[in-house]
Amino acid sequence: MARTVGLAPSAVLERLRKLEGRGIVQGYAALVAPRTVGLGQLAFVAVRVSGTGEQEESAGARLAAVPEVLEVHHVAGDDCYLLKVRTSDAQHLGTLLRQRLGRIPGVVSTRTTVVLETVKETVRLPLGPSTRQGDGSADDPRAATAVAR
Amino acid sequence: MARTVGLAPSAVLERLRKLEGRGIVQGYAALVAPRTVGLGQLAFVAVRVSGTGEQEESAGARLAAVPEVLEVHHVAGDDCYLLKVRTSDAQHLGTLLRQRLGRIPGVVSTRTTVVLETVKETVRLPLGPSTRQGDGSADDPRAATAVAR
DNA sequence: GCTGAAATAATGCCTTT
DNA sequence: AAAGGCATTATTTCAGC
Repeated sequence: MARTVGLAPSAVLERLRKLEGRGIVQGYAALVAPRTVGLGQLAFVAVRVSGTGEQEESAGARLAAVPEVLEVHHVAGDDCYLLKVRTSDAQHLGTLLRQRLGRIPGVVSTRTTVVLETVKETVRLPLGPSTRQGDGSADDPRAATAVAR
Repeated sequence: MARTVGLAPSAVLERLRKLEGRGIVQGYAALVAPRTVGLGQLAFVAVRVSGTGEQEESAGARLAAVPEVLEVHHVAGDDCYLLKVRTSDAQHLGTLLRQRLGRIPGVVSTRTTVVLETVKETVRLPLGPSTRQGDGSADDPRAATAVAR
């Protein structure tokens, strides 16, 4: 990284530690190709939840506790939650929907979108100048300035 | 990692290099909290594409070339592509949909699902024994055995 | 907030088990 | 497939500016 940005290694390390301290860098990960570890089936599942706000939150937490469920997003519109799910195959996906997700209290229905092929999938955020409109609306007031520094 | 798994550092390094060589570990990344860098708006966009298979592929590649588009999945069902998109805010999202995505040849319509709150978002794959059914159906025949070794 | 030197740790390569 | 030894190289710490 130091070579890439043309800075002394110690300076880069100091900046990284500060980014970690501010919660901007949340951690580090090895990126594993899902297919190669027997997780060839990707799907998005829209989950409709009934009941009060408290019951909905409880269902969200239960959905998030399932290992195959990589992402749980509370979305606007008819469906309460949108899930990103990885399984070995379609059969495993079906089992998961019926045996694990369908049995969570409050879950009324699920609508599954099967992924046939992934064209792009990255964790690299668009940090270029072209995408730098808006900003500053983050919850943490330090966040906006931290980018500019 | 060596301390975590209770193995000699040299052994762990050797295994990592082999995993990289087999394409199982594809790379390493620092995980950056999107909100803290002015990317507080997450959305999923279903894109309908017209035309022949060749034209569809071209549209997929153009969608993937947009930095704010983190993921492009070819999905079963009415909509051709499902996108994961990160922008600074709703305004930026609207601009992106009209000015960038809507102008790609072959794109007929877009249906956007706005994320209100993300409950869970991880890159950690479910590798536990409970999720180890199916397997072996990967394209690369080495992939299935690589896990078992 | 960056540099540079010194201490500390990781890596690549080898042999052995 | 993993451990251990060892030379090389990288990372981390720590003044100093």
